[in-house]
Amino acid sequence: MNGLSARQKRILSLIVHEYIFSAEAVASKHLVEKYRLGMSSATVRNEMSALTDQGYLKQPHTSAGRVPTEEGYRYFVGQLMQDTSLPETMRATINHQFSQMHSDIKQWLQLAATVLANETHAASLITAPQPVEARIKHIQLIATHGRQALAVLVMEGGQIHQHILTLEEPTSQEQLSILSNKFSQLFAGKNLHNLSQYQETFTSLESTILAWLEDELVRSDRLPTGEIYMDGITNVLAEPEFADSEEARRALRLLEERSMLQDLLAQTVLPETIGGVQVLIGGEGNWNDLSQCSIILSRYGSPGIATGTLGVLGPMRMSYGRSISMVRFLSGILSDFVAEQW
Amino acid sequence: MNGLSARQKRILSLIVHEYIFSAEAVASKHLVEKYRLGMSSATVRNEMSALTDQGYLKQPHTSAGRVPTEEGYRYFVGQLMQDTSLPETMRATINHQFSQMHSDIKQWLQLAATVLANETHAASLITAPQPVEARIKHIQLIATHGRQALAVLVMEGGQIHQHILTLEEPTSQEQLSILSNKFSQLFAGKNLHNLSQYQETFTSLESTILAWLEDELVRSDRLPTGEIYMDGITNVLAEPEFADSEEARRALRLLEERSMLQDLLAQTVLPETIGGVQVLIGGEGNWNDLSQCSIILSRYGSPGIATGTLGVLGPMRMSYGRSISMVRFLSGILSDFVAEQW
DNA sequence: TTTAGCACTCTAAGCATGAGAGTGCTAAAT
DNA sequence: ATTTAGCACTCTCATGCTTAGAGTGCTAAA
Repeated sequence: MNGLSARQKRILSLIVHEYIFSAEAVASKHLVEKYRLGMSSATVRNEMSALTDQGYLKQPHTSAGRVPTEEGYRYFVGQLMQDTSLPETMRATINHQFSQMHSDIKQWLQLAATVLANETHAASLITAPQPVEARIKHIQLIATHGRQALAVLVMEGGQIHQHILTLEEPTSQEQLSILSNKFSQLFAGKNLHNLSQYQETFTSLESTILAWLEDELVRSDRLPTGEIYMDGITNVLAEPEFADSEEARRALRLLEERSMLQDLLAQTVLPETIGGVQVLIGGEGNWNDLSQCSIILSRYGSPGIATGTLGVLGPMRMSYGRSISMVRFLSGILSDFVAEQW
Repeated sequence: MNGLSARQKRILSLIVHEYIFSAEAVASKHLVEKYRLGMSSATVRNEMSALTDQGYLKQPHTSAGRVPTEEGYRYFVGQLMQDTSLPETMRATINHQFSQMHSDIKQWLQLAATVLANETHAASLITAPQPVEARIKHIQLIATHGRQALAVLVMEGGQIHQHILTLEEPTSQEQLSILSNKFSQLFAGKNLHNLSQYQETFTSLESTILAWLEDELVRSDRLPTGEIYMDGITNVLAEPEFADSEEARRALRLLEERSMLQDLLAQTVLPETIGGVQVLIGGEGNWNDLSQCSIILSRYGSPGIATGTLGVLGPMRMSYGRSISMVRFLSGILSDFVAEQW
């Protein structure tokens, strides 16, 4: 039952804001006074109670104020937050900084990392743009059992990707072989990023395969193998939720363990649109170490040519509006750079 | 009065070891039992008392064991520590890791950072080798007042270095001008690292200038402008002295603030010998943020061609023997790489 | 010179206490 | 049917007290 009343939305939003601001559980009375809500604290308390029942708020202990849950943050980010764009003066300042730079990708990435970290008060992370070089050499489909088929994708570089597909209906090996040939001829040597442009002319069986193909290609060029630029690690340490350095350690491990980072970037289905920003709140159940953190990610670059990822890592109690616009803005700047210089 | 008796040295050494191992103040009784010293705890207490008077030990509070002071660590590193070399198997393992690598400097540096961090359980830091390109364009000496003269060094790139020299005797501007010309002609276009090879033929006045020149040149190519490779930041967070993340933050700031790092590398007079290892204990009075840390540094590369710096940052309670040999060993590996590949 | 023995000091942990913060609930007010 | 005032209830946090234990420093004997 997701029907939050307008007032509940307002209160949830204020609580998120206030908690992000103060890092302390927010009390009904405090809210009424600070924001001059035209109602009594008891009313607010009732609403808070409802929001707690719905899983958007929680209490650290019985006699404390409320704190947003992960769900609360998600609702806030997804439904309540208005898309704050950066003030023009800030855009100008940042653009100016980049314009005063040599056209050296390393320097741009470093500057971007620094700006991102400073403006979001979080840790920033940028992977250098990776040229997309994966070209398809051959595609082979093998019937295995019932509606299952093994799809093998051989790349020109020799890498192999394979995947079990579940087809809509049982299909014979002959049919699959024909399909294999068709796909191989169609895509051999291609380095495709928007395979879906062919979509319409395909049967649904073909589309299934196509979807997988696309997935693999996107995935393969998402793994960062090159340099990673970071800044603002100490920003994270300054946050009260990381006063215990053990907690901080868990969060920062992401930035040091490449395998973990690869995992994250690989499993995170980033929207293909360059510039699309993705928000991961509280590890999303998959990453225990990140249970206190949020991550905001975006790809940048030119699709099919070279792309990289940039993002920030901060406490869950992070200023989402600002961080998201910042990530989006810098993603744009770096994309422009790649488009021009590549 | 630095005359420590052999027994005092032994005890100091054991205390340092034990404290590094346990991170807890070490008690006289504990020492006697664990190391089967053939004496009573009272005797050890007396010696400890003496060592405390001399400034090598301190007590966190009246009824606690002893902990080494910064002086204590220095004495240990300088006088007591035997130069532990790495076990042959470890050298082999590490060499093997590098040998399996492409001859790509970036990958080597990254690997070196990782190995260094893992083996020392501290944060590692490596600056990419910087080609030494500073060439002298012009040298000008200007008499100012009494025995003072202002020396200005103009580099081909346009950078200017200046310094007030104190000469052994008052010298007229004419003489200085003559000298200026001589030096300018002698060194113009040169990119000198071992100016002292000319030493013998010079007067002492000239030598003074020469010494400064050398200093500037060495200093100028010590500033890291290129990439910096790090690893093991979370190792530092695992140490109990950094359980309070504020303390950790102070330490790690060094790794993020380039200006601070430049400061450190510039002010630290590194021995010219490549491979020489320098140990900074507790910030040495100059860096407050590092008051809980120690740093072990070494330059690597080919003098006059390209050099970089590598080091580890850890708690003062760090395993010096191991860290120093590790730094020295990796310094050697990277130096060999630079010598071969440059 | 070393050591046994003991008094002394300081920390860390446990426990009780009280103030304060904030809620939940009930009954009255709108 | 909401909203609100009022109050009881709960939980935390800070404070102070007490005790056990660790480790030293000192003294006097070996």
